[in-house]
Amino acid sequence: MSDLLERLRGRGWRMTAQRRVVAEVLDGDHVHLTADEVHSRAVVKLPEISRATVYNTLGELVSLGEVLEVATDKRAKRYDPNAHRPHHHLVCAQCGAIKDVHPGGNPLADLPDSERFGFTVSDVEVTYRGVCPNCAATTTTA
Amino acid sequence: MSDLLERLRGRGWRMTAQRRVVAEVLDGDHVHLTADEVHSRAVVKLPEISRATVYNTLGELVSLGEVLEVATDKRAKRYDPNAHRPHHHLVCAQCGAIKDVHPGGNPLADLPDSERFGFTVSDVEVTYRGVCPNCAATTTTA
DNA sequence: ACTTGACTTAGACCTTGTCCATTGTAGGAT
DNA sequence: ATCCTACAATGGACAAGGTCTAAGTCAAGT
Ligand SMILES: [Mn+2]
Ligand SMILES: [Mn+2]
Ligand SMILES: [Zn+2]
Ligand SMILES: [Zn+2]
Repeated sequence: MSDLLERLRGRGWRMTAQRRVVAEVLDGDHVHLTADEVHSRAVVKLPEISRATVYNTLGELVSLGEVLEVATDKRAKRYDPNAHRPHHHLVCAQCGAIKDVHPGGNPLADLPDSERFGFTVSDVEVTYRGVCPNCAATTTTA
Repeated sequence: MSDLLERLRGRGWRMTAQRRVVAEVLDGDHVHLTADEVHSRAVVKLPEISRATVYNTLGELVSLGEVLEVATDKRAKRYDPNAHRPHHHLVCAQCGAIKDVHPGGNPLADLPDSERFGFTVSDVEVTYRGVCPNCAATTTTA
C-alpha cells in the first residue's frame, strides 16, 4: 500500500493522516467495504476522522482509478482496492461475503448483434451468487 | 397482465384498486421502473395511492416471484415484470436506458472450480454497459 | 348487510450519501 | 525555524431512497 501512497504523492496529492488511514484500511485481498465500514475502521486508528472525509477520500481514490465502486447488493456501495486487475465478483446470498473471481470465456462475444439494440457495448460486469462454505455449514448443522 | 392478476387472486391475494394499478403500470417489454416512477404513473390512474402502498405491493410481487428487483445503477432499485424469462441487461452509461438481452454461452461454466472458494454457485447476473444509439447520435452532433 | 382481518394511508423515521461554511494544516517559500 | 496559503478536514444541515407504525378503510366470505 505504500506503493499507492507514493504514487498518489507523485500525483500531487497532499498527504494527511486521514488519507493515510483510509488507504491502510483498504489494504488486502477480497476487500469490499462500505463507506461506513471504512469509517468505523478508520476511527480506531484516528478517532476524530469524519464521515465526510472518508466519503471525500474514497471519491478521490475512485476518480484516480485506484479504487473501484462495486454494487453487489442493493444497499450501500462498496469500495474495492483491487483496481489494477480486472475481475468479477462471487457473492454469498446469505452473509454477503464477496470474493474476487477471474472467470474464463468472453461474455462480450456472447452477446449477438441482434441483442445489442444498436448500442456500442464496451464493458460487461458479471456477478455470481451462491452460498459460501461457512453459511452452508451453519445451515446444514442447524 | 390479467394473467398475473388471476394468478395472484388464486394465491389468495385480496384484489384492490391499488394493486391492480401497480400491476398495470408494470406491463410491457423492457420495463425497469423505480418505485417512485411506478408511484408517479400509478397516481395518474388512482390519485390517492400512497408511496407506502407502492413499496408494499412491489415487495410482495418480488416475494411472489412475479417481478424482479434490478440494480443496474447505484441509485434506486428498479422493478422488472419480465420475471418468467431469464435474461440479462444492457445499460446505456449515459442516459440509463435498459434493454433486456439474452446472451449465448454459459457464464456459470466459465467459472472454474479453483475460482469458487468452496461456494455453491447457483446463479449469475450479467450487466452489459455501453452507449445507446440515441446518446451516440446526440454526442456526435454536439 | 355484517363482520373482520387484510389493506391503505400519512407521516415519522432510518440509512446512505452530498453539500457547505468554518477551521485546520501540509508543504513550499523565506 | 517560521510564515503563508491553498488545499483538506470537520460537523451539521440537507436530500433521496426506503422502512415502519398507528389509525382508518374496505374486499370478500357469511
Ligand atoms: Mn473486487
Ligand atoms: Mn429486465
Ligand atoms: Zn455466507
Ligand atoms: Zn443513452
